[in-house]
Amino acid sequence: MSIFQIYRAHVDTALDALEAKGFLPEGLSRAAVTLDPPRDAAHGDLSVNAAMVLAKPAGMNPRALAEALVAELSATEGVTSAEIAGPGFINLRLGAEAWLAELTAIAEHGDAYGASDFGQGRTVNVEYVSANPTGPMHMGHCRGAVVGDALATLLAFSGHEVIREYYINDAGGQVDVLARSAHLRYREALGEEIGAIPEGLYPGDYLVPVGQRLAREYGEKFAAAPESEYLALFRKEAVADMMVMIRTDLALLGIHHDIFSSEAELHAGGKADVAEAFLREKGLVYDGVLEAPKGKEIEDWEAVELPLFRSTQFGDDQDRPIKKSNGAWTYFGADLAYHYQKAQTADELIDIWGADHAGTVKRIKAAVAALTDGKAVFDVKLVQMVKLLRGGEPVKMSKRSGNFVTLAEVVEEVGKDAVRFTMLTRKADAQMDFDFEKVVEASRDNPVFYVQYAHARICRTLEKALAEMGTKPSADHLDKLSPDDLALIKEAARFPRVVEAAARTREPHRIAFYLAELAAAFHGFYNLGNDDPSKRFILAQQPELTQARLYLAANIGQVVRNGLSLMGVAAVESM
RNA sequence: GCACCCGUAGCUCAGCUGGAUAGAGCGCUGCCCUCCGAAGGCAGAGGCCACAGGUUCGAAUCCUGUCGGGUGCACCA
Repeated sequence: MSIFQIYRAHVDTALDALEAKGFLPEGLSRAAVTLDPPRDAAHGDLSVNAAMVLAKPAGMNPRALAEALVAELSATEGVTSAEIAGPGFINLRLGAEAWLAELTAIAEHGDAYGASDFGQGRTVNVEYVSANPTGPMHMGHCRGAVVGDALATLLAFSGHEVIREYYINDAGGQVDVLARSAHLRYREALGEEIGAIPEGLYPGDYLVPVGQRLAREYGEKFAAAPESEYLALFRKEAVADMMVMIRTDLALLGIHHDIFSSEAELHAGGKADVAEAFLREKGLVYDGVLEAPKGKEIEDWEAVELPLFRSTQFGDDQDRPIKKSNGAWTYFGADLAYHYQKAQTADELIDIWGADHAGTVKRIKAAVAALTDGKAVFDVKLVQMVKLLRGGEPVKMSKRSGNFVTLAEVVEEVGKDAVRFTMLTRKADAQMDFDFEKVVEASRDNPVFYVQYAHARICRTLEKALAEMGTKPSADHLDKLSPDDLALIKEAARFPRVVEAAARTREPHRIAFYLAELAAAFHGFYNLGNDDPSKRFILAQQPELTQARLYLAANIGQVVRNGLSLMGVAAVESM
C-alpha cells in the first residue's frame, strides 16, 4: 500500500467512527472522497475533501462535519496536525516517521515499488504497431509503437494480464503489389535487366535481398511464369520476409509482441463468414447501396449493391461495406471478424492507431458493440502525428524511390532511449515535434538527458562514498535526515499514485513528466550541497548521516529506475 | 459539407477521472563554483486557461454553441 492508500484507509476509519457515533448517516457513498497531496506544500502533506463531498448527501453543514472529522483524524497515528482550510479541505501533516516508513517501503519493494493490483488480474489485449507488411518500419509507425509498448508495460505493472498483439494486414491488394515487386527483384537477382521500377510497384531497395533469396530458393522456376503461378507463393514469401524485417526493427526499440495475427489466416479460417452470419442474424448486416461520398468528386463512382454493416445505428455517418463488389472482404469486414475473435480472448481490448485512422474509429467501435452485445470493453487510442525536425527545420522526405525516414536510421542516430523517452513526452492525442538535435542534447531542456543524469549522479555518489569512506547506504540512522531530505521522499512517494493514474487513464506520458519532476527535485537537493556543505550526501565527519543520505539517494534511484523501466528506457549509471 | 483531435506565459508543453493563489522548460533579467557536487542550482518579470452561455459549494477540467488550427472522409489499407 502506498502512503496515500494508507491514509485514505485512515480517513475511512475516521468516517466509520463518526457513523458509529451516530454523527454521520450510515451508507453514504465515499467514492468521491479523495486524498491528494496539495498543490501548495504550505497546505500540508495530504488534503482530504471528505467534508465538502459528504456534507450535502449527509444533509449537514460542511464546517461541522469537517470539525468532527478533524477531531478523529488528529488522533490518527502519524498525523501531527489536522486543520480545516479553504472551502472545507482538511489538511493533514504527517510526522517524519510516516515518510521514513515510505522510504523503507521503497527499499523493500525494490523493482516492484509502484506496482499494484489495480487491474485485478483482468486480461487486456493491447494491439499496436500493426504496420502493413510491405516495407520496413518508418517514423510514422514509431510513436504508436512506443506508446503501445509503454502502455502494455504500465498495465502489466498495474495488475493486468497483458497480451501484446500485432495484426498483420497480409490479405489486401497491397500484398499483391508487394508480391509483384518481389517478383521483379527476383528476376533482377537472376540477372535480368529490369530498368526503372514501374509506377505502381514498391521501389524500395529493401526488396533486393528478398528477390535474391527467392532466386536462391526457386532458381529460374518462376522467372517467366504468369501471376497465376507465382503470386500466391510470392505473397507468402515476401510477407514473411517483411515481418522478419519489421520484427528486427521493433527489436531495436525493445519491442516484442506476444501474438502476431494474420488477416489471411483469419479468412482462411472462415472467421469473417462467421461474423457476417452472426450480424445478419441480428439484422445488422444487409445488402444495400451506398450514396456517393460527399465533399469529394469521384469520377468512376457507381452505385453497387454490397453487404453493409448498419453502423449508423451506432452513431456512424454511413453504413459500411464489409465486402467489395468482387466478393473479397473489405479491410473493415476483416477487422470486424478480427475484433470478434480478439474479444473472446481478453476482458478488455485496446487498439493503438495512428490519427490518420480516426475516421474509422466509430465503425469499429460499432462493430465490436454489435458483435458482443455491447459487453466488450473496447477502446481505440489515437496517436497523433510526429513532425520530424533537425535544428528546428523540417526534415525533407523525398518521395522518389520509396525514401522515408526509417525507424532503424533514427534509432541508430539518436539511440533507443532518446526515441522512446521523447515519444512519451507528450500526451498521445497532441501533435509532437521530434528534433534530432534536441533529443540528444545534454541539457536541462532535454528530459531524456535530465532524468538519466539524475540516475547517473546517484550512482556516482554511491560509488564515491564507498571509495572515499567505505560507506554504504543504511537505514540505521534515518532519524538524522533533515526536512529537505523528507521533501525528496515526498516527491518519490508520489510514484505509485502517478503509476495508477497513468494506468487508469491509459496515459503513459505521465510517467515521463513525473520523472522529470523527480529528477528536478533531486538535482535541486543535490545542489543545496554547493552552498551548504552540511547538505551534501557524503560527509566525512558524519558517517551515520552519510549512511542515511546514501540510503535516500539509493531509493530515489530505485524510483527513477522503476519509472524508466516502465518506459522501456535504460537507467544509465554513468554518462 | 460531415466526423475526430487540439486551442493554457513570447515559444514548446504539463495540469493528477471538478478543488485552494493555474505550473515546468526554453527565451529574457539578476545571482551561485580560484573545476573533479555548474551536463547543475536559486530568484524575478511574464497568463481574461480562444470566446459566450450552462451544470454546482467550486470549472482550465464536464455539457452546449461560436471562432481559430490540424487530420480524416473509396468497394484503399
